[in-house]
Amino acid sequence: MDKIRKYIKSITEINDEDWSFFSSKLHKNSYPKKSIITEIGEVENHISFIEKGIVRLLIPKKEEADEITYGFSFENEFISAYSSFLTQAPSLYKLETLVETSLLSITYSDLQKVYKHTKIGNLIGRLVAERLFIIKSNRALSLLNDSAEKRYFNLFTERPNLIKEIPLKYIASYIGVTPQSLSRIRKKIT
Amino acid sequence: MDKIRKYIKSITEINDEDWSFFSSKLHKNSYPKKSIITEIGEVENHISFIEKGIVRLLIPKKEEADEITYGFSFENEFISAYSSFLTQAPSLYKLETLVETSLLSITYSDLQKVYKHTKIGNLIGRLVAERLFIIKSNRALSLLNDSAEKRYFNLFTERPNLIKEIPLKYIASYIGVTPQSLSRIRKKIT
DNA sequence: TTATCTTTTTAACAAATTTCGATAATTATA
DNA sequence: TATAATTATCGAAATTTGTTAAAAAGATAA
Repeated sequence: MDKIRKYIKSITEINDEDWSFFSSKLHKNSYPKKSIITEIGEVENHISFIEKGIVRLLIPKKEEADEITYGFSFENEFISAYSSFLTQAPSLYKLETLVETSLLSITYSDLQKVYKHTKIGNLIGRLVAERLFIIKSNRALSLLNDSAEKRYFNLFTERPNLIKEIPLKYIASYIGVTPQSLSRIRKKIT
Repeated sequence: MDKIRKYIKSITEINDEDWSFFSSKLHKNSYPKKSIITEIGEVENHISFIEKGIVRLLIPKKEEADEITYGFSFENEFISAYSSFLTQAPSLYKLETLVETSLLSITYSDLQKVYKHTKIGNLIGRLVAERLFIIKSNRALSLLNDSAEKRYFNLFTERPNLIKEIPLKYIASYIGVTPQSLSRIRKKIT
């Protein structure tokens, strides 16, 4: 509970009453690597805080090599099939752990209670939504504006640990190219 | 003022006190077509509701043909260099009207007052941020997942009026291809 | 350690996209 | 209306990227 409390305190002040209401709704879960957290077609019922681990968002194709990695999420971030969570429509993508991962999750209906019954709920909800917006916005911009080479280079500088921990084929599909193509890019850079 | 009131009422109930506080902060501006609303490098100071018109988000390059169209926004939507607005860092892109456009705008500091002094502020702020997230999220997904042809076809079905009103070259850069390439796609479809 | 499986790299070819040049069509303007 | 300016289309060459297949390198488990 420590990390999420820290995270929220870094966003805004929160009184003890609100905090205990919110934190009483959180439940902790641990997943081994390669576990599925949310399936395609399922309506997302949780938003979760990553205490430890890495989660991948993906859309599977016929072959594993054709999968599209929509995004990664790391320690101290909120993760969800968020579009599905917000609209309560079936999710278009899947959430899968890349390494052993532990999450603190709150259900949709419990979160609505937090929004309704705490002073701070909507403020935190707004700030979290705003942060998630910025992430997706930058991603869309990069997909339009940057070359695959640039995108790889940016990952390299922004998240040097990602390159080490995550198999190349997932990074390739995140960047939007085939593993072969990323292999060429790598060769070119070094 | 009518359209924005309707829009907000479609999101949530709002009492008269909150509404008059909020609406007193709005100022109306009209722009001829091809006007710049927000420049690159500028810190975005407004979020605006489009009463009428179309706004294009873009990143200019050396040649006009190389410009990248990051997005379009239409009547009854909120528009802003939102990442810049949220972070109060210089904007990476530019806002420009495509046709004659009228906006209802609120400044950053006035919006913070609304968040602070009204009951409903953070709720509306959250819901707007969530909606904008869904838009950007779908966009990133489409850029990774769909072919240029598919993206054009989706635009065609989702926003048939867009195809008519907006020059092909802007649509091409929105889709992520050259005008020539889009011209070929068009030919193929019809 | 060997044997097996997965991941990454490399190569040759095919397909898709961009670039460039030119022209046609449309729109704006004197 | 005539002229200029912008926008859209087309073909061919050049480039990039995907595809397929196979080899090399790394990881895992018996």
